[in-house]
Amino acid sequence: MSVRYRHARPALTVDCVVFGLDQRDLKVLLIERALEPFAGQWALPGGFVRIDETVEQAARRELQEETGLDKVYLEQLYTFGDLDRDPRERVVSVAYYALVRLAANTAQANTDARKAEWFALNRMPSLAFDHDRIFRVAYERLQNKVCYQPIGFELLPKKFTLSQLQQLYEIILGQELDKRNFRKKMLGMNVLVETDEYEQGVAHRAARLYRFHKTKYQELLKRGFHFEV
Amino acid sequence: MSVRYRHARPALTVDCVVFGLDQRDLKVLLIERALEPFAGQWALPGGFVRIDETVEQAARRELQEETGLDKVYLEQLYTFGDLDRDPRERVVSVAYYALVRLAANTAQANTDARKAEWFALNRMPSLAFDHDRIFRVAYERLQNKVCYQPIGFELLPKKFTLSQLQQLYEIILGQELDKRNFRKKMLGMNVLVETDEYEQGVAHRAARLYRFHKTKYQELLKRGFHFEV
DNA sequence: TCAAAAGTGTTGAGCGTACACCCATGC
DNA sequence: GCATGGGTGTACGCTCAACACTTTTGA
Repeated sequence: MSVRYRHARPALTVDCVVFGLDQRDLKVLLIERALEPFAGQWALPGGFVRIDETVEQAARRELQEETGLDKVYLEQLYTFGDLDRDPRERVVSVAYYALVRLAANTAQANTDARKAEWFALNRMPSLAFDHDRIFRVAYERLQNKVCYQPIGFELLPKKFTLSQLQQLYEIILGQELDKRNFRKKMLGMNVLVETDEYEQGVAHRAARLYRFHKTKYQELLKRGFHFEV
Repeated sequence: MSVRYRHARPALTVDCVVFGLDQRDLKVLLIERALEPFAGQWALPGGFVRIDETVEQAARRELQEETGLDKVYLEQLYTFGDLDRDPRERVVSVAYYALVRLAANTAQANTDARKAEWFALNRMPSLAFDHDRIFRVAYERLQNKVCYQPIGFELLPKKFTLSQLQQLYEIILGQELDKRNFRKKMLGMNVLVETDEYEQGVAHRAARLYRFHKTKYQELLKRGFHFEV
């Protein structure tokens, strides 16, 4: 199968772990494989890196093609380079993880011919190739990173309540947080701005909506500030 | 130049940023390139990933071949996948960084035909390809990681004084630390064990030597402990 | 009027920080 | 005996964690 060019070359692919937040579940987007190997099994979206695109472009293109997702938060995770990852031939894969606003994107997830579906983390099937391992590394990274970088906002609507934000952290970290301390800390960092709007259609007092103030955050960064939950 | 296999494939290489600590300088190991492109310029050690070795094995093999270094601390850094990294053809490179005990390894660094040399960080030449960028990412990672993982010990002899350890942090982080607070914190984490030995041949009171207790650290980890400087 | 979540302050404990002097040794 | 770094303790301020009740709204 493999090709010679002085030495034979490993193939290079990308794989994406796409996280979305759905009410009270953190979910991952999986693709059902049509072809062997692992036909009929679920796998991470991904594919070969072409010679005329950067690795990140490849990840974005595959996401677009396989899931319809576009303009998502995307970050390189790790490169998986073991020998037996793919039974067909030697394949090295650069893994990325993506964070998407689920509500805004759900509709598009099935546009492609291939079947794409969101799975809550505790209801995931076992995955093809070494994708279980890739997923675990991604989830671990998300749990760590969300604590010291303001990436959680990528999973929420642009305007959100403090309770939504708190639930996000509770879901990702898998532990409850104290409401007053959480608000104090978040508001104290001065990276949220309150809007004049309130949530709609709830059967109780409506909560104020906030936005994440990205430019303010970037300014603070330069002055040595660092985000922390 | 490039090969076809349905689509042409990017070539895959590894590059290593090797750090060593020399008295009061943090240094990096560079290779002088013999061939075009960038002949005569300095570059990070590295080379092509073969089809019958993992990516990490490739990094270790290249280190061994080009610098004589063996059994070093090695960790994957990031994968660089831009289009124009190499003027010859499309090359994607998985970068690693390594930490070595300089005193123990210096002698071997020149065994290979190629010229290898240690450079203090503030006396580094500009590097071939995008290696300047790779180096910067590696140094940033080292500065961050040394604060929350006990990897600094990889740069010191097995037995070291607390002052050596403190100097290591001061050099890597580029800031002075308070001696009493540093000792209190280090000893308080219970990952160092004191030996019965003292440093030799100094023209003042000899300092006690300590060792890093790896298994103790790993036990503490399981109980939710986390290292921090 | 009831249910459900929003919103709000204080206190105590532990931790990090700042800081200065005596000790041991080799020359 | 002097120069050099080794080694040690305390006090203060700040941050973090624990904790409960009133308010608003819709049904």
